[in-house]
Amino acid sequence: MYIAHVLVEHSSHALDRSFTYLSKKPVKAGVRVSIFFNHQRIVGYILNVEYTSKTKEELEIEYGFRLAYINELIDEEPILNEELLSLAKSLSKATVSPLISCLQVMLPGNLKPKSVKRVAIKTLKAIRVISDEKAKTSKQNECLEILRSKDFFLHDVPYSRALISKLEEQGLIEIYDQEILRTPEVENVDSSEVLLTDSQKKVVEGILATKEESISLIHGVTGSGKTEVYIDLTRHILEQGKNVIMLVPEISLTPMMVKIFKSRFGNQVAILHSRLSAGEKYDEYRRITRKEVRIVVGARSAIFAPLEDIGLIIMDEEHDSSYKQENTPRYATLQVAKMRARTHKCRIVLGSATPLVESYARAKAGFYHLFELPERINKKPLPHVDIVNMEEETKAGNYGYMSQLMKSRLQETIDRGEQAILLLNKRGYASFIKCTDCQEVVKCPHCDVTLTYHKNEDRLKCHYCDFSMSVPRECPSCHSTHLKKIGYGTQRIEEYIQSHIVNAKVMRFDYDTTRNKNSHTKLLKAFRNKEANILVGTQMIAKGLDFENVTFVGVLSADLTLTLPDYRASERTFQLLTQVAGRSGRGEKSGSVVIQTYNPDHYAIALAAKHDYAHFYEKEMAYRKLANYPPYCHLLAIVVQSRSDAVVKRAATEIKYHLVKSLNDAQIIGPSEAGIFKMKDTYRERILVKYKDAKPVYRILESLNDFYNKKQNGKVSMVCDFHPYTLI
DNA sequence: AGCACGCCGACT
DNA sequence: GTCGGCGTGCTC
Ligand SMILES: [Zn+2]
Ligand SMILES: [Zn+2]
Repeated sequence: MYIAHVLVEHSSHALDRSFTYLSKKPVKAGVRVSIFFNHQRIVGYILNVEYTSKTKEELEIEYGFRLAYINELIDEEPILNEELLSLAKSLSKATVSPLISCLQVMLPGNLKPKSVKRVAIKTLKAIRVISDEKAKTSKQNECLEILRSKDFFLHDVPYSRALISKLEEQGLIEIYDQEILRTPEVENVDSSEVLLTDSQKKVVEGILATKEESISLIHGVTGSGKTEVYIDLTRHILEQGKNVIMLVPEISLTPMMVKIFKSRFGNQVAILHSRLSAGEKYDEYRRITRKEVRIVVGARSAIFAPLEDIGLIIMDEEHDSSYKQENTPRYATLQVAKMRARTHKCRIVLGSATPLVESYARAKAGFYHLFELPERINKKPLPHVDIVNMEEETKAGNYGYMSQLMKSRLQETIDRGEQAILLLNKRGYASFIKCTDCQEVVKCPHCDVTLTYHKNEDRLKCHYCDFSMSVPRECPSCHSTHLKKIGYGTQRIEEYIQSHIVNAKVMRFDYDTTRNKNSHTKLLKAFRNKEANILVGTQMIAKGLDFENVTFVGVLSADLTLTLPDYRASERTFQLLTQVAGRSGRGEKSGSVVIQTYNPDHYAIALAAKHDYAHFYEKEMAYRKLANYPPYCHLLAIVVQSRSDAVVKRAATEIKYHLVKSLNDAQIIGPSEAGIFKMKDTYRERILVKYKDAKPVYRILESLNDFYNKKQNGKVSMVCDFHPYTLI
């Protein structure tokens, strides 16, 4: 008899321990099993196994509870290797999240220990010769010879199905299902080898000269050729017989880097990115476990790729928010990268035009090696940026979306036959329903948010839960029938442009126009083919677009990200403006940028316009020091949740009390209501812990987690978010 | 997480 | 007298 200690699939702290199951046949640790758990058939993961000579009844008396048998084995082999299992355990501790949730994020959909519909593993009938004997007829022997020469799929053997059947009957061949790995199609891009500039060479040599396990930061302006540096580094590491993980931000388009690496390194590359279907992801994952690839390119979760002998981990655009996972387990990718780098004794390279000030500070302090690429490869200057003070614009009587300068620049661009990109910020452009009598907006009954109007479905929807309703006839609070639609999404801007710019052909790039899977690509292709001359979009267009005919970028309002109640507000504004400005003048023609703002003197805006990271860094560091934010401390956000607002307030106060009592040199802020207090019918209070020493923080969290997440039986719960990227 | 069980109010 | 809504406990 075998005793298996099994983790159940539910990601809950109360169930974050193993349950004992029995098996008469030997079972392996590390495989998934189907089990009955509290009247439900669910999936479990075997943590470890022991042999016993005792019977079920004896064990039940010993343990004091009834035991159940494992229902069925799902896998033949462990789904994770030793390194990744121990990584999952460390991650679970570091993020204070259930171990099973860590196993689940690390694996592709098909291999997750979770009961969901699995995508089909694609197979084809293949033929294998299993005997050296001769067949009966000469025709059969002829066929047999051909089959011996190489592997065939049933459908491309140049003989009839009947003849194959005869061979099978004679026991000479066998027909079996062979797993076919789908390889995602990636557009080929020019990746011909380029000679590195002297400064690029210096960076590559410099990084290769650093000692193993060290971290390097490449600060390179847009167009400084970081990509070539990554490629050259990768080449060197491959030559040393080691493998490479290349991480890129998660964006709705296939990132350029994916295309470049795939074109350059071909089938040595596996891609793990959200643009892949579940089937493709699984197949790419299998190619990694089968050691068929040496490079993995992918977004955040690619840091968990089962690659062995890792010699280098690269994080491109290291400042990007997608490197932080915003649900359980809430991990920071760099944190995981460091764990893997330690086991593989490999280097980490971070790259960005606008590094996080924390990263830059660490580099300046000597914790990371700092490499600067201050010049563009083509020696062309960065686009010229003008800032327009919208306050003066309003004083002059212009209340429209666009300043005079914006309009004239846009018109000039179009008159020259070139293209422009206009960036709208997300908030403020959604439409909603408002009562003109009592001024109330229609809100979600489950969340503290305004419902947004979706034109194509003619319904109001909540962005935070799945609530939706048809447009009401009367106001929910005063029953007046005078309801008005406010805002028109990006459509209103489109109309404005049409009426102010001659020959404007506008294309909108937003949630409405890019909802189905390939519509982005189609839309962008159309824009590249000059079917439109103005591309209007939300922040989605700031990332990764590369059109050589775009010579003008307009930012309608730089203030929306700036005024967010978040310690990164300035930094994100600086990053966004730098990034979107980089879309202008990427080809031969030089570009320009206009930024509209009510805060023209704010350092994030003024310095982004001058492409001056160094001074931005100084200003931002001064603010971080004054307000005590990273890198001057570490952050932990604790969100306390409950269905009852009274319970949540009381629990949050209690938790704060415990934190204050046991953390002497940490600063505890709050509790205060989370940005959206009620969400999905649960009320949320937030406590912010600013600490230097992590040890005592983990110690107190362990007991708080024990009490609030395991014993309190669902009334309240708390979620820990270490190193939060945003506090909203 | 999600099912069973039990308690209580509403409705045949 | 019975149906079902929700709060509570528990899962090998
Ligand atoms: Zn809602
Ligand atoms: Zn009203």
